[in-house]
Amino acid sequence: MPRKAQDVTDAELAILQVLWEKQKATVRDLVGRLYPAGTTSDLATVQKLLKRLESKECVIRDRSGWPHVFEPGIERDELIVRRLQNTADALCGGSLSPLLTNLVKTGSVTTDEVDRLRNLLDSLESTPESSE
Amino acid sequence: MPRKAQDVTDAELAILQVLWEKQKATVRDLVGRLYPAGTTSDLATVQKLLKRLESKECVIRDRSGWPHVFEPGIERDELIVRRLQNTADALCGGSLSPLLTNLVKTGSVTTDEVDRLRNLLDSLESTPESSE
DNA sequence: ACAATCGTCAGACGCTACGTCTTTACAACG
DNA sequence: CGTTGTAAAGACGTAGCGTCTGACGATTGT
Repeated sequence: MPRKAQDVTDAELAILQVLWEKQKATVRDLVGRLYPAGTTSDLATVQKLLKRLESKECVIRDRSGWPHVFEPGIERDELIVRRLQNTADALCGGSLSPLLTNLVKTGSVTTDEVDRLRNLLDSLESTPESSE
Repeated sequence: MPRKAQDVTDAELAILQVLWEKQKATVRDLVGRLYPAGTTSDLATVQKLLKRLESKECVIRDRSGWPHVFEPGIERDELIVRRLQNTADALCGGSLSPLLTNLVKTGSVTTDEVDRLRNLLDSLESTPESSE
């Protein structure tokens, strides 16, 4: 069994982080931000990463203008949830709640956050969500 | 920047799953469970995976007897937390609470679990955990 | 219109991870 | 002893990932 590709790699993620921040960017913007040297090959690297992200539907490429303009095709929250689901699938038989329990048990949640969480739980109860 | 190795790979995880279930196992046990064919090379594959897991301190190898006996060197919960921390580092600047919020927001938590969570939160507040 | 510049695109390269397989040495038991 | 099962070290093939090269097309300035 060959190793499975991870959804978004580190270098790709760096691109996404910038896109999430600026919403729209050209290749030039991205290179300037991520590869200050800005050599020719850096340009190509970013292009390649963008291409891969596009095929993963993680960026949207506007080809109407020139140069092309890129924006995120996935929100940070979406990616978070996707990764959580991955670890849940691998370690909890797909169920997410063990993650929750472990998160809280780590104790790395401030009392402030505990309060906010409690509110979240309350609102969850009052508005009966359709599952999924 | 070369890609970073993931902590525990899929094949390694399969080994760990068995160890978590049985607590102790020999190579023979593991092969019988994971590679029903049980060829010579399957044996070696498991040995290799165990070796890598050992160097990652994810299994403990008892060399005193013969054959060697293996047990998990990490608990499932530990691995869960480690992975959560990884995604938090990658996507939330290391803070875990955004994960929590997103988990709850997915709505994939039953009201039953919401209750249990609430209890967990309560006990957290009453017994001020020393962080760690 | 032409040259120079910059973005686009396709492909190749090098390195590493990972799962597998081969081989050799060694312990246990008859 | 010889046989059987394990230990240990190493080689191999595939694939992912980040990078780089080179050709082509669009754009701008003069």
